[in-house]
Amino acid sequence: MLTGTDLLTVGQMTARSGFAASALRYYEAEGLISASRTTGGQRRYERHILRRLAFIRAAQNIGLSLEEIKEALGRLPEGRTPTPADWAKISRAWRGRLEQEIEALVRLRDGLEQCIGCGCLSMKRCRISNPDDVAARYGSGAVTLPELLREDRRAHG
Amino acid sequence: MLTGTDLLTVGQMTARSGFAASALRYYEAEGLISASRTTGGQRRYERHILRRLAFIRAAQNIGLSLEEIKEALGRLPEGRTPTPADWAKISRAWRGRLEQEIEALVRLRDGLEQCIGCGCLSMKRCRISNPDDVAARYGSGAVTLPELLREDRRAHG
DNA sequence: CTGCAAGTTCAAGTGCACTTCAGGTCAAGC
DNA sequence: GCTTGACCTGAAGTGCACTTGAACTTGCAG
Repeated sequence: MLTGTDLLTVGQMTARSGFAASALRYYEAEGLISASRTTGGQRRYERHILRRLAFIRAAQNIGLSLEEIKEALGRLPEGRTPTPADWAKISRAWRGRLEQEIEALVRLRDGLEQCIGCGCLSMKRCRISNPDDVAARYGSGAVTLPELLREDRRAHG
Repeated sequence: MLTGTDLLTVGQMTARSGFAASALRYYEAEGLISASRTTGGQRRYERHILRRLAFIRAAQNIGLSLEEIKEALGRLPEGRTPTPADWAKISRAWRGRLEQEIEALVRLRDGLEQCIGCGCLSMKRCRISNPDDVAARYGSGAVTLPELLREDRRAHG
């Protein structure tokens, strides 16, 4: 174990962040995090990368894609270590997003009550199965909830 | 257009269900729906398959995987056309599911309020980025919301 | 100085839910 | 009978977010 320095090894990062080493490499390749290298080529992470990873995980839990997360991270100030206020600023937008997601689900639930009552599940009338209502409003074809929760709403494949 | 019979062509099904023909073929291959064939090998669907498709779409909107949907459809009575009551029975379980999803999101939102207040996003303390709280409870590694909403909670790939 | 856990790269694989493509066949209207 | 749009199959491709594997190198403890 590395001790005296403030740079963290991959192993330490996986232990502290819960992300697999392969995920860290992937995020680096995608430009979400960065790392310096030893002379031998091994990665060394600055401590503040942990906060970035916490942000990534939180954003994922809210349903953002890595693309969106990258974009959000890009709005952090360059040159200096982000302050708590910086983090708060870029995550503030999530609130509205979550509200929308919650509302969508509540609508689904209430529609479901109706459908269970009548057993209809009609293509034309049912609020939860109608492609023109919940699904097709957000794209074409089969739109699953996860995509419904994304800003980026293209159809699959 | 086919008219006098009660069997529907693929084209009619895509028009009425909103699913692409390729999706219908896929569902058939996966055993979610069935179709008879003309002597020439073309698919002909019975009208009640539309209801099955409505069910599939509704279940997708709630966040079920095709596997789960297939399992649910398997609980329909064999031999006779399902009644509204049959449909109601198998979709009743969705209510609890939706409630849970809503609750999870509300918890996320309220946690977010706290995090925005303090700007913390700490791996150890933050309620929305802590892997031991929202994410790791449901699996290992990076668990996104979509998976959080699935019953089947294995990690990716 | 050596041993070996921990690190490296790059390519390919995974799972889901489909879509797209190529190359051919069917069926309904004229 | 012919045309033409709808349909067929099987294989391969897509997008995301990673993981896995193979073959190799680093770096710290003893």
